[in-house]
Amino acid sequence: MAVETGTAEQLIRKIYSFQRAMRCAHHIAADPAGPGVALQGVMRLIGDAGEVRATDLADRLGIGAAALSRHIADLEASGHLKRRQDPADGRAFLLSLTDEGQTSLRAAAARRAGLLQEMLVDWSDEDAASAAATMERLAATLENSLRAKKPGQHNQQQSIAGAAK
Amino acid sequence: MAVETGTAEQLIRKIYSFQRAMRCAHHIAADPAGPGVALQGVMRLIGDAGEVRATDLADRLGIGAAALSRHIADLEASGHLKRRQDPADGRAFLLSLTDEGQTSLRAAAARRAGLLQEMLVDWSDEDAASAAATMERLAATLENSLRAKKPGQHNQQQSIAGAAK
DNA sequence: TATTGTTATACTCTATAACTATA
DNA sequence: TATAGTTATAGAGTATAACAATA
Repeated sequence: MAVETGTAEQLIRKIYSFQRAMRCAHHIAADPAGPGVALQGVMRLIGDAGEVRATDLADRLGIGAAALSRHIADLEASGHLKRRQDPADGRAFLLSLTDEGQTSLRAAAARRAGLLQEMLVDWSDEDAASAAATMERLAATLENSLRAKKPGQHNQQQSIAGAAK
Repeated sequence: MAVETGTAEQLIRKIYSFQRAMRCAHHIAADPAGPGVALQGVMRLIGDAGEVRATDLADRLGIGAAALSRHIADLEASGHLKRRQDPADGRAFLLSLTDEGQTSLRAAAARRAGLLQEMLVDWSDEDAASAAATMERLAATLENSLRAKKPGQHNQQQSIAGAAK
């Protein structure tokens, strides 16, 4: 049976509350000297993928190629990222993390996990694992819906018109 | 029993994935003509609180008073928000939504809930309610931790704790 | 002196559009 | 012509700092 309107409304409200809390927590956890959230997000996805093309990366991040190009330039300049020509396509590059980038990424992940661990002092391990599963399922559901709505690559009108009910 | 490091690490990864998916979904759901996310967040909290002071609002939003001041000016100029002198404090204002603001807020909430409902077509109502509870619990845990870490400044916990239902 | 709110300025992140080089 | 990537410019959102008015 489908989700009721009231339940969906409640869920979206709680999501917004959670996101607000996350942003507040970020004030505490963020390292003013290190790379910002956007750059860390880029590094995280490259770390997951191993070696990716910029266009793929931009799609997964949900940002445009132009914005990503600046991030890549920054990360390359700071030594966190390296690129090489795609042997199969002279236009494209393959991106991967340098050793320094991997170290930085792991350190940031461990630091954030430690802070979260402290905050979840009253939680059981099962509760935390269950919350992670919920996040994963929600993310997968959203991604599937977005893919279904946006079949073409840079297809603008249909998806928007279809969504604007 | 505390949460293990690996579980916390997994949770934070899934949270980031979820937030990325939410941002991608926002591209589809956002109304380019209406107020942006920040303004909607301000309106949502005012709608919840009924009548609030700007400082309280900034605390709950996790932004500074300066940023909020601009948002308030925008929302007042667009007729979504009204303010009156706080009878108990000549420096402060009490903020509340206009009828137009309430209408706009409700319309935006209904629209987003409808989109979410469509996306959750394969979910049961119980699953969605459970996800909402998870979000709420996580948000509450983060807020509590932040209050504990930041005891100083103008942090009148009671008002926030009383409003966080 | 401390607090409320405002303005000025700068920074982060992203979008759009115009461009190049390759396919 | 279409795609990969870059650059330039603009916008949203927030922070910091200096300020005015009130407590």
